[in-house]
Amino acid sequence: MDKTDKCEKAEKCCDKRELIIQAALELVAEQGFHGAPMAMIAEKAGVGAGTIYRYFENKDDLIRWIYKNVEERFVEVMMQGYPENGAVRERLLHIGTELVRHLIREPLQLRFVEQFHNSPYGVDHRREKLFSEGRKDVISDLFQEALQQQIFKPLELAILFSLFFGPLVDICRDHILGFIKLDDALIEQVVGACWDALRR
Amino acid sequence: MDKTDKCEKAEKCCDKRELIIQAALELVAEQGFHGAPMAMIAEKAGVGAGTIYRYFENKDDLIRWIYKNVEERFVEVMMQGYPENGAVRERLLHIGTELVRHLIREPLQLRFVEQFHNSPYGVDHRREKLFSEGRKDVISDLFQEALQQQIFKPLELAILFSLFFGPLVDICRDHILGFIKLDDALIEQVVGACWDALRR
Amino acid sequence: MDKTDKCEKAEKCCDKRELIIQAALELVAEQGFHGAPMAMIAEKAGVGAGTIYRYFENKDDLIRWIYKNVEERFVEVMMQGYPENGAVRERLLHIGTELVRHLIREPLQLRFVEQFHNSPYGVDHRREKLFSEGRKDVISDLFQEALQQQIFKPLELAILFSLFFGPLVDICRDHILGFIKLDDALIEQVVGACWDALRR
Amino acid sequence: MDKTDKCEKAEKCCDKRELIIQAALELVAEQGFHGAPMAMIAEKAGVGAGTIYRYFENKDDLIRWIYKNVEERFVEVMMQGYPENGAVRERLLHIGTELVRHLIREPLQLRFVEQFHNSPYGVDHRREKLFSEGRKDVISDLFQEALQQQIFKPLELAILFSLFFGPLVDICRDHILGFIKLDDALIEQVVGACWDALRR
DNA sequence: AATGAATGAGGCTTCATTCAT
DNA sequence: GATGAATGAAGCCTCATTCAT
Repeated sequence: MDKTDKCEKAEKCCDKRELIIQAALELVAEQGFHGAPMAMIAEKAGVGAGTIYRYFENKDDLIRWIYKNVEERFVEVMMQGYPENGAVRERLLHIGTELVRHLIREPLQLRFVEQFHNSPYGVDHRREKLFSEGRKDVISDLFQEALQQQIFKPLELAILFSLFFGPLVDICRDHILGFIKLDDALIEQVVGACWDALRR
Repeated sequence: MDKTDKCEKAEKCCDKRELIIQAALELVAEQGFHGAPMAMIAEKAGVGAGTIYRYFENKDDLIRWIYKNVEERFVEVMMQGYPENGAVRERLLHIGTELVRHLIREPLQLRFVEQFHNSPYGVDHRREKLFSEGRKDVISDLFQEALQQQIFKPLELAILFSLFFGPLVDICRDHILGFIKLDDALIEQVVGACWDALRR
Repeated sequence: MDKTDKCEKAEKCCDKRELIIQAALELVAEQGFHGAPMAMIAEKAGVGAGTIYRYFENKDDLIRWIYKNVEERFVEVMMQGYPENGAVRERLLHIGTELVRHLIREPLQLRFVEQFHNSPYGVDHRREKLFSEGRKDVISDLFQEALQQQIFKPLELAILFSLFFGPLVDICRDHILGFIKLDDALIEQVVGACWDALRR
Repeated sequence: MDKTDKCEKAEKCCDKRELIIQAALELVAEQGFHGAPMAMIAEKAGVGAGTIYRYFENKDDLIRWIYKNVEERFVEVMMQGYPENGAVRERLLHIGTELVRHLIREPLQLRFVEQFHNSPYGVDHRREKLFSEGRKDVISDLFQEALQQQIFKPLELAILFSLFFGPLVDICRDHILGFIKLDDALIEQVVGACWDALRR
């Protein structure tokens, strides 16, 4: 009864879809796109090669779908426990801290996103997209607010984003690769440093 | 007069090699590795497919050679006019400013390096290498010096590097993609912001 | 009834593999390795180029597999109807006669083996291997026995093999090429002559 | 004055030609045709790649020329000291002995000939050619004579050749490959055994 | 005559995708 | 729906041969 309480008719269908996604995510994250042919994804997922095409139109579709989902997950995470009524600083530190925590908790997602950006798939998607949509709603608003209150240096949003998120992503990668070892205290320090870059 | 006094009749010989390098650099930068098959590189360079193999052992060799040279160029540029006797701040701002200027002057080089890092080629080369070797000699020394003088926050070198260089590379990409428009004044402001992230 | 009871619907599956093997065997036998590119093997077999790689890891694998099988067939043939309890002479004549009969019945197999031996593939496999393994079990034992009984000249096994099998292979080639026309009587004579070379 | 006393105007011309031939012979013998591209032959010969084409129309021409020469050398060797007035047996043993001695003295020549036979070049040339022309003149006559005197078994020439020369070539190969160690006494024994195969 | 840089056809292999079962 | 055998275009690389110097 373990399976059925997830969804009535989902047993096979959803299962397979998820298996495929997970297999693709892992392979791309660990080996890059060049190490993730469809046949290998199918094998790792434990499904037939043709089966993937029941769930995704083609490889592009699969990859973009995963990317979109991972991206959305990033936003979700940053919004979890978001102190809507806190000060600008508190809110921004929350976002930065939660992002870093998530990225080092889910290294495959970070690796996947990085693979995606520099690949045929990411040609048009470019970084700014990473922090777009759902996020811009809240996050952009936050940055705008900080600008209006003259808390931030008077720079374009894109630049402020780079100043804040750029180093955070970098240190996550360094952590994943074992060059540094992040803990809560250190994360707080780094996020604080990024804040220093922004503030007037 | 630099090129001509190397060889009178070298036009052909040196040209071919340079043509190949330039073609590969452009294709990889613009289309990624997937969009740069050897045949296309050869065509763009205006040489026969086999000719490339007179100058480079194989595709890996070609790509790594370009990477190495581009990397070296980065270091050269940052060291040009380096104020050896200036204050820590002055020296670091010089490095940041010159790097940004170079990257937006040579957008293909930046794009190439980014393609390289996230690809089978860059697996071992990892980002921190980007700022290694010749650079670590001088740049790491500079950071160490700033740490000892308690000018910088007490963080590991890798983190300090990310705080300083991460956003700079990001804004160059944004500039190249047309999201922002950097000029000397703006560059100075952003480099200054990165400095703020570092200092205690 | 040997083939059909293996698989009803195997026609396709087994067929493809067999078609590839047969095509490769023929091409290599008739044109040498230089005249047997994978594309041509595929075409002759009536399959796609990539299909070969479902059955064999690469060209080496295909070629070696055919070689191994042909070799095994040689041994099988020589052991068919082997008069275990016959005199040394009777047993040796059986082996020689059956080998010759088989080789001229399957000219492609002989030509293939010869192509194999003088090629990158056969570097390590050397001729003496041709008559090794399953054969050495029985055939080497036979030669040893003949030596002990002082029926043969006191020479090393390798030399005795050459004296006996060398001419047999040669005349098969001559037969295949049409220089001579072997029949049962003639085969018997030649095998007898080879016996004369061995005996004391 | 070392060079000039070979031939007046040959210094460069003949030298180069010989160097090319020697290089090709060695490479083919040691690595097979697949290990002897024209560029490598040129390098080993110490000449330019294009130079080969001044002396030989193309690769085929070069290879066939070498083959023909090596073949001629075989005949020469067998005819050296040939006891024209000796008994049939004496003459044949001379031929066999000298052939073996030569082949193990010049292993490259044997290896080359074997490479040649099983290769695009040797498709039409087949073994019987090996012992043709100049040789058939004398050697065939010898075999014919033995037939007429009813010394030999009443078999076709081609078969008699195989019985006699087949094992001899085989043991030379085995010697070169280190499987056996031939000396004068052993050579004599083996040639004697081959004689036994022929005689009535 | 000699060179060797340049060529491009052709070889081996991979992999996204289809389709008969 | 699910499968996985089959496909063939496309990628990387080699090498016999040519031709400007």
